[in-house]
Amino acid sequence: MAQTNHPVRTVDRTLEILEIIRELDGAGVSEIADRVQVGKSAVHNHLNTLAQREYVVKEGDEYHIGLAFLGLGAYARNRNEIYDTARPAVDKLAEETGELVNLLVEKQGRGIFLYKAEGDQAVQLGTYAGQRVHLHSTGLGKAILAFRPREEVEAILDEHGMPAATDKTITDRETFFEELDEIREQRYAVDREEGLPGLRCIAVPITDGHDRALAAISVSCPSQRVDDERFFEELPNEVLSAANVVELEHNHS
Amino acid sequence: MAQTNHPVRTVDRTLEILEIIRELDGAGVSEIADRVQVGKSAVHNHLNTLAQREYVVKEGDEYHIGLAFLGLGAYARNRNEIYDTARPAVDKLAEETGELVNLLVEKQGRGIFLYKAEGDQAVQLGTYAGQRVHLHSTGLGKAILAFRPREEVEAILDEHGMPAATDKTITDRETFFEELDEIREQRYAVDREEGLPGLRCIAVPITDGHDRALAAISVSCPSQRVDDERFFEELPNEVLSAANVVELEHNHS
DNA sequence: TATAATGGTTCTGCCTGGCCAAACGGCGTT
DNA sequence: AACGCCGTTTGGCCAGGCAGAACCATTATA
Repeated sequence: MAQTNHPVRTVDRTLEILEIIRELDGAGVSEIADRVQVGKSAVHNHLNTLAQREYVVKEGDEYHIGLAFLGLGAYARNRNEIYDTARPAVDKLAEETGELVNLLVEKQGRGIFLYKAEGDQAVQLGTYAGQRVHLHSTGLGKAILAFRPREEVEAILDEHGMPAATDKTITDRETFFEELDEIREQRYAVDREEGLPGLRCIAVPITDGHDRALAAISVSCPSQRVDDERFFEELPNEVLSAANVVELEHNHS
Repeated sequence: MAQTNHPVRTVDRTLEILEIIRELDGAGVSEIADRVQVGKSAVHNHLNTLAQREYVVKEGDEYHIGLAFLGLGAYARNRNEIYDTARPAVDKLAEETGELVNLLVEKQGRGIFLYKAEGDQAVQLGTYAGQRVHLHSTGLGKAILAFRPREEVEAILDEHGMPAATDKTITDRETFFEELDEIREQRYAVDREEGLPGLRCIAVPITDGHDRALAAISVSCPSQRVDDERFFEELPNEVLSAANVVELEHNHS
């Protein structure tokens, strides 16, 4: 997307305010005004306008994100048909493995978590639905990129770069493409603490009828608790078969 | 909430635009401009500003709600601690009954659906997470209001009125309070096609330690398919015990 | 093909309305 | 009782949002 020529600054400000409120987990007028670099009265007016429609709510002396966004958010998620078909499979996989299972889609060259399910031993990460991540530094992202044409992948890397998330993140382009080749061959990706230290995961793409990835699902587990045999021998098959179910269902209906 | 004195019109316009896009399930600039009563260029600027941050996305020649809202929406939902504790119970209830199960909270005198789960025979309604409804015309709302002080209920009815949703909706205030008395006694509410024609439901409040309702869960089923015995004799107990589990867990942690 | 119609994008200048600063009022603290 | 901190209100200035028209791109019609 090229630069906007005439951005509506007021809208930008509103969005910034909302993001700040979420970051701070609730905030007061002055606090927000400081960060946004606009006067208190302006912030106050924004908040009141949003509050009118319950996009924010005032609780005591601080403002919070309102449930009105749930309508838009849930709607946006449901527009990805993959969500509906994948959800049961993700839940099931979480229950069976006992671990953390995630569903990710690619939008504008970045990954967005659509859904997660936690098994009873699942690690508690800070991941949340709607979170955006780089594709190259997660198993999920690699699984998706492996099933995209090379030029598309190049374009994405050009745009977003390959910043290191941990010291194991692949930051060299050639190495990365070799990795993708391997993923394509075995049809699943392994994330060896490339996204978060101490966390490994197995990710499998969900493709359309033409071997193009639409999304990916993964199982994440702490390197310590899960030994290599379970991780490298058993998990891949479980994730693969879950993804397979989703693919079949998705490409039929 | 009193009227805002200095609403930020630009923000209002943005919100209107977003709501229109959702309503129309995707829309073009001209289409939106018509409805919002502003020029095409203004709408265009708004959309571009939103697109910059992926709050909207352009797909072909129409704009759609973007996944950036999922972050805010999911966050807003998770701020209600009841969501986390109730979700498993709602899922389980849906599976056991095979019907549609909903979770509703009260905000500013109206009901907001937080979550739904569908059993394998569940009716397909247009309800979605984030949807706002009147409290007096749904079983869920009645269940909540029954466990609120009378003056609070009066205030809510004053503010929002008692519009009829179907010909069975209770629109008389005295009758309504009698209904609430009965609900309080049996601890569950029955919705006899008061919210939607042909749809009945059993709703049970989730209360805090002081008998004040925080939320409610319900099972909805078509009047035809489910006979009176199952509906009046069996369902209430199933919903009651599910709600009970949630209450216990919620009031402990 | 030509031509028209439709819808998205760009541009310009007017004037609204969003913002700042300052003042006010409510609360809690010293 | 005076101070300090915050949210809210007010007034006035001028940035910036909007309308309108011109400009493209694409599809429909003949």
